[in-house]
Amino acid sequence: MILTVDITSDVPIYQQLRDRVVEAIADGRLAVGDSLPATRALAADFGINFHTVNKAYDVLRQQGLVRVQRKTGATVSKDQSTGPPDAAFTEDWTARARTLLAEAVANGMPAAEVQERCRALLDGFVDKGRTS
Amino acid sequence: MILTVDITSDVPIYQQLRDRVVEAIADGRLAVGDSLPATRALAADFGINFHTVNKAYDVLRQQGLVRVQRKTGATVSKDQSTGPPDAAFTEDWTARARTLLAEAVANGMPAAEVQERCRALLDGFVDKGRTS
Amino acid sequence: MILTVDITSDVPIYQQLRDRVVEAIADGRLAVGDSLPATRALAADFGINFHTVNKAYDVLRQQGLVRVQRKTGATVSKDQSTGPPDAAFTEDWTARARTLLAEAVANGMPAAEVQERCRALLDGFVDKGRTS
Amino acid sequence: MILTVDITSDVPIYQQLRDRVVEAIADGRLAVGDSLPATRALAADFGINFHTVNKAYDVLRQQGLVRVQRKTGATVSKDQSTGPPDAAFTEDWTARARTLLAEAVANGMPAAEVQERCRALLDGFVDKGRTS
DNA sequence: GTGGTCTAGACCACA
DNA sequence: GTGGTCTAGACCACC
Repeated sequence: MILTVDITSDVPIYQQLRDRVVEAIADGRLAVGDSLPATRALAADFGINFHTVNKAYDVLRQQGLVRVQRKTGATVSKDQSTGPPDAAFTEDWTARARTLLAEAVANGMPAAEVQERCRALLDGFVDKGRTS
Repeated sequence: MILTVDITSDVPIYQQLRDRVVEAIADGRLAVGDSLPATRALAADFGINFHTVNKAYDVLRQQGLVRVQRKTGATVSKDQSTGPPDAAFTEDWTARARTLLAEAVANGMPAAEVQERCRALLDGFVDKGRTS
Repeated sequence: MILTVDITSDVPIYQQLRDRVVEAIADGRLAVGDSLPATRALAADFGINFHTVNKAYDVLRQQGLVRVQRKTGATVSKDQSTGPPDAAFTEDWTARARTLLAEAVANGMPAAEVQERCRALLDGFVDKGRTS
Repeated sequence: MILTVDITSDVPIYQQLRDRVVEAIADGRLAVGDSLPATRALAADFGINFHTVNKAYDVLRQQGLVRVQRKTGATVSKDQSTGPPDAAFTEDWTARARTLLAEAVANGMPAAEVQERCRALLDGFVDKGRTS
């Protein structure tokens, strides 16, 4: 499990960590039951405060993607095979997707190219870590 | 031009306004040269401060989507027909799209459904405000 | 005398008009005693309010570059051959030049190139409309 | 880092602050990575509102000269050694330089003196903060 | 009548 | 302790 954060980015560090874990789950690098790095170790690697890592893990826990236990640390509790998302998530996600896709179109990216890029990104997810 | 904002949302109000305008540009409700509501008038409609609207318009100006002049107010200065976006935008957008699509997959939405939802959203953009 | 204004610029129109006249004086297209276009005619040409032209001429008058009379309209009252500027002007101008030159240097333009560009611009002024 | 602002000037305070920072970068008093004063602290020093300082820093951020982060505050992100400016900047800068130089010439400053003053100002920039 | 600038003060987010 | 967001209200600049 290799994660990267850009300390100079405008995106909050805890958000970057959360995003990288979500991507790792999506492309199969992290499967259900897998352990995430220990908070203090990960914080030391990046030279950041371990509270920041804690916050990232807590966000993932609130979103139901990881389980945090005192002894085992953080483990992935859900992945794409667990079942379809609930209606609330789908609604919220669709609203954010609408904005993101609109941003591409409004900036002049042809709708066909937008769709193709989405397809390519999704291929990257389903291809990794799977046999089927 | 009808915009909506959710005062109770965690998303900053100025960001919501910016998002709504981007979507309106993408689906053709706002075309190049169209005027946005006056900052103070829009603020009064929503019961928010005019500085908040100001910031939303300023963000859109920085992103090259609207032009702000003292006399004219804010007008749309760019749309999907202006030409392809530059490399920096495309790179940044793709990174954000990767995270958003990963979030859907990680929460159990099948890749095919994700792609279908993207297609449906894009259809909504290209269909509106066109004669064809 | 041909002036141009960019109605879409962030620079106020009256300021643009003032700048164009100053440049015309510097490069010799306008000499002492020459008439500036009538305010209403110029306003009609550009499709702008004649008060805006008036303001531009008034700024030039305050700066001692033109004289405005009811009958003759606006005429150039001073040019580069009238004598050296006073200390107040020189001090103010130098402060503004410091900022402008610093902006180029801070953005990575080599000092030698900045100086060369200044020389080229000055050549453009002293070459036109002179025999010497 | 010493900055000065003139409350009585017609130039907006945030613009003055931005200009002083640009000059400090140009003459080497501020190097890449250096921190700018905290917005609220600087505001208190000058007896102005912190929003005004905020705006100055935001303008510098938009121009790519400083980076603003929650924890670190504002730091210089670019200086004259970063590489040449892009074409858009050069074009815009040259237009403003034309006006400024024309103003000196139109007010009777000999072109040779204008050039000499530019050279002297540029010397001030390249001399400071260097070991050579 | 439009946006621009500045002030004052509150509460929140990030690290 | 840093900046970010939002509110409220004043006065100014441009057209």
